Amino acid sequence: MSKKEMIMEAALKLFNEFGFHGTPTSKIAKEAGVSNGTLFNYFSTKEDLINSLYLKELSGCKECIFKGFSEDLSVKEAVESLWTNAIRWSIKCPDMFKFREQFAHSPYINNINKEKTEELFRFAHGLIEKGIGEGIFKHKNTKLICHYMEGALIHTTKYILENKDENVDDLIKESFNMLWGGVGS
Amino acid sequence: MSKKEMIMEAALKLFNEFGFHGTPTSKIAKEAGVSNGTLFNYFSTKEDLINSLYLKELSGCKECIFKGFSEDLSVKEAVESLWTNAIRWSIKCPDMFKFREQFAHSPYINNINKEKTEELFRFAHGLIEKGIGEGIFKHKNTKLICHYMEGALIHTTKYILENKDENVDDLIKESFNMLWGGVGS
Amino acid sequence: MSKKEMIMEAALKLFNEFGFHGTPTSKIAKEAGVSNGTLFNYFSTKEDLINSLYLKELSGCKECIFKGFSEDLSVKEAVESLWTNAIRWSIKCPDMFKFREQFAHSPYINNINKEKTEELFRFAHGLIEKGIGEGIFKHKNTKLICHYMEGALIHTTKYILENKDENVDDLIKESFNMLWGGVGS
Amino acid sequence: MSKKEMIMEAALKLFNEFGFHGTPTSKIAKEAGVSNGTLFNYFSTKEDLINSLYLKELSGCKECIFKGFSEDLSVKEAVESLWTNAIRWSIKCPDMFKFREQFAHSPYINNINKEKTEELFRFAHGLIEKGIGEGIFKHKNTKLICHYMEGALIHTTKYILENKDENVDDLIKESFNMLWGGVGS
DNA sequence: CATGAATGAGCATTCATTCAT
DNA sequence: GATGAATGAATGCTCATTCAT
Repeated sequence: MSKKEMIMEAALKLFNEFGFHGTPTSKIAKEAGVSNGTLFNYFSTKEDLINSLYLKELSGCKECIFKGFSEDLSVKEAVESLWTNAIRWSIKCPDMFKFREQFAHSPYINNINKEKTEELFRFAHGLIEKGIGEGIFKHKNTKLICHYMEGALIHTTKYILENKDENVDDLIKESFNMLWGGVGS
Repeated sequence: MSKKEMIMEAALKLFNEFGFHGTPTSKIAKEAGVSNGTLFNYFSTKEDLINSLYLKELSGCKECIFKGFSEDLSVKEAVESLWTNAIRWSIKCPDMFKFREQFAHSPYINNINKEKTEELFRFAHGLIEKGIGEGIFKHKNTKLICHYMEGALIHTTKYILENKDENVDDLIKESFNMLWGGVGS
Repeated sequence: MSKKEMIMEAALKLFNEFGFHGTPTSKIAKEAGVSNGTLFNYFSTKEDLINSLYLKELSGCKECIFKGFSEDLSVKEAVESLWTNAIRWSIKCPDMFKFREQFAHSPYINNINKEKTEELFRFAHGLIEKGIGEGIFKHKNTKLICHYMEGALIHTTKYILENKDENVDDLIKESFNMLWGGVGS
Repeated sequence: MSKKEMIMEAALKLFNEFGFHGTPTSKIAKEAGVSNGTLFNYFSTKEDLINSLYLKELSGCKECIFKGFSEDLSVKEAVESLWTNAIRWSIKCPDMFKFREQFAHSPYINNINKEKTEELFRFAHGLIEKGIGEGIFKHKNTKLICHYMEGALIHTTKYILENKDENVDDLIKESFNMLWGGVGS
């Protein structure tokens, strides 16, 4: 593993454990087994490191979320695919999920990253508008549906992550039914 | 307003604007119009101040949420009351809502406060178990329903806070329908 | 002596001995007998400290240089007064003289300070122009005379500072004669 | 141009623009188009590089200053030659002039270089003593004359460098007259 | 109680220098 | 010789906290 990857891995672990503010760059370097200065050869600032982690997370997440997606899917199938893939990705990369939660509520998130995050949101938005057009949604407020869905998704994911002993497939299925029963028809 | 209240008010404002880490105690004191040392006469540490703010927020929130609640309400009525009151409270105290979001994702939250937060959760938990007992829920995983509901509630609230020009009553009604359509019957 | 003065005194001494770059703020604080943080209570940055020292120097210098000056003096008398006072001041405050030499050749000198320094220069400039108008100067290039005079003054001062055992009054007199013999008539 | 020369050229440029402290060796290497490590193949330390630049400057300067000098010249002619050649050299190599100003006021100047610089000073000293012996100087303090002259020379040069649009020959002539009018007879 | 000057541990970042390739 | 990644000591500055008045 390259030094850069070792630094990012160490940072991810420590940020999740102690928070951004509670993790000095010196500790990250030590955990990664490199010198303090080396960290700054790869990331110009601590903020740069944090944002790089986020971008890495985002690209991995997107790749996973759109897996198996096709224009041929019905809206319901597409939403279910989105819901399922998102949860599966978080189970695969729980550290990244936790990291993102911290990142999203930190001052480090900047406009560039907000914009990149919006892309995912816009995708969901488009799906729902399509569904509304087809008359398969009970409600018409696209944005409200999006936010409702996002919240439900994140907290459902948290629950599943904390209860991995339960049958994950069932939980995903069950939670999607809760969603669809409320918004779809 | 007492000095203590002035400090808490200033802290709430600044924490929401600049974050916990971005707000030195010196700035809080200045904003509150008291000396640097005075802050520490009322709060032993910065962490103590943050936790005190949270406890204040929690008690106000609980008071609001349980308003009009009675054992005589049906489960559906009780859940709707919970949902509606929670959103109404956030609209009344948006600073507190924002503060709690930051707090919940920070390292400041400690076990004592987690426990106190759980009380609210346990109340919802009890309600849902009662509903499951009555057979009015489609699903049986109480905790999953709780988490799903919590996420949906928080993000719905965020949406409403950012779109106050829309009809709040309608949004609350609509979002509750989404919830109930998915979980209830 | 106030803490602020103690810091400035220590800084002056160390800057002269080790240079700006060779003098960490921590050493200044230690030499002044205060904590590292205290230095930054009085000076927002190291640069601020350096500039404050310069401004202090400048005001002391000006006060000294204009002592005994009057509009009634002839140009020759005025220039001699300037020359003599400037050297006398440097003898009284040799640390400040040395400090200014370093400061003037450092990147710390900024436009504000350059402007303030110019005031002295403008005064000399005005004197010389007056003299040229009276026809008592051999040469007519005011600015050239100013620069020539400034250089001669500074280096003469350096020599006198390094040879305090010689008769200072004589050296001042002699050097002024060199100047006047060359430029005046 | 050899790598060593490229490094020295880059260093000269950057030192003049950003100062010694404001110019990391990495930037010098980049500007010179060589790798970071290569710089240290030619100069053991940054200080070594700075001193090497100075020595190069000094040898070029000396060569220029003694051009046309002969034992047959009268003292006045010799001093004028010195004065004129020194200014002409600075006009030809303004970067070197600027560099030397910074160098002379920095902690990098060491005893070896001070000694080498003294050679020039001793030459002037000898000339003036000869003149005093011949009775052609108004004053007898050789060292005072030397310092006075040095300061006048440097600052006159600065003026000329900043005002190249004026007639350089005239400025040199005029400034020498100021000098000689004051010290000679 | 109120003050605010003083403290000093702590941290992000820089940069001259080394050395394995 | 040339390279440039790696090093880690060094430093300016911050800020929660203390305490004498």
